[in-house]
Amino acid sequence: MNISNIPEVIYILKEEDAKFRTPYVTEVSNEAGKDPFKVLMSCILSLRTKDETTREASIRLFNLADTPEKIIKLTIPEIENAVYPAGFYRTKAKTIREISSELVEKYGSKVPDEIDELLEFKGVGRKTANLVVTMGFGKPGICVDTHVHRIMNRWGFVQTKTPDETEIALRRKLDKEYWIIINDLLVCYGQNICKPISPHCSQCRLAQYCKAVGVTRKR
DNA sequence: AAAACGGGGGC
DNA sequence: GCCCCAGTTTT
Repeated sequence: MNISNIPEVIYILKEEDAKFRTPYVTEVSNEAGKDPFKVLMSCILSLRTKDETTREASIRLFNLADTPEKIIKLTIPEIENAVYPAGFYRTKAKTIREISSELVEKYGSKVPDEIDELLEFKGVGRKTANLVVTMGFGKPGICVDTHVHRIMNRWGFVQTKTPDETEIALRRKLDKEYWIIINDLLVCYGQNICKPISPHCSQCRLAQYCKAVGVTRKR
């Protein structure tokens, strides 16, 4: 077994992962019948924000309005109040409103299903665009957040400086069938085991193959 | 008390 | 490349 044997890694992590809850945006896409708009809004709310807080803010927002048409009828303060728990509430409320009105005006209230189109919205970067495409439309995409970026580099599976570089590298090195699942697994694994600081290497079943054990920063 | 958090925009 | 967003959780 080698860390570059992704199918084997996935198998190991899946057992590890069973005790963790499904990442929230994934869950939204499931329970919402993969409503791309809800996925997109949840992505915005999840920026730099932990799972549990994203959940609360999303519920509050969708309770008020769950389509772009309904959202543009709200005032900015109403949106801010709804998404307040997620933090960065002013930026996020503004982004949510701008994207919603652009969707209504230029896209017939339909969320685009292409990464390049999604990237044109202000507030949508590669991580969000990939997540909407995969979770909202079931199309292939690799969502590289800081967890995926960090973990892939600790393993030595890639050597990259930014999440965007990591995405490019993974597109080249990883078969499409693993694109979605790797993100899903690594988020849980990254939040609970392979944490940014003081990771729980002693609990990690991949430790014997990892290049960062004992090297990783502790405080 | 300080750093970090499922990024992304502006400069 | 660097700084900002902002309230809550971790260290």
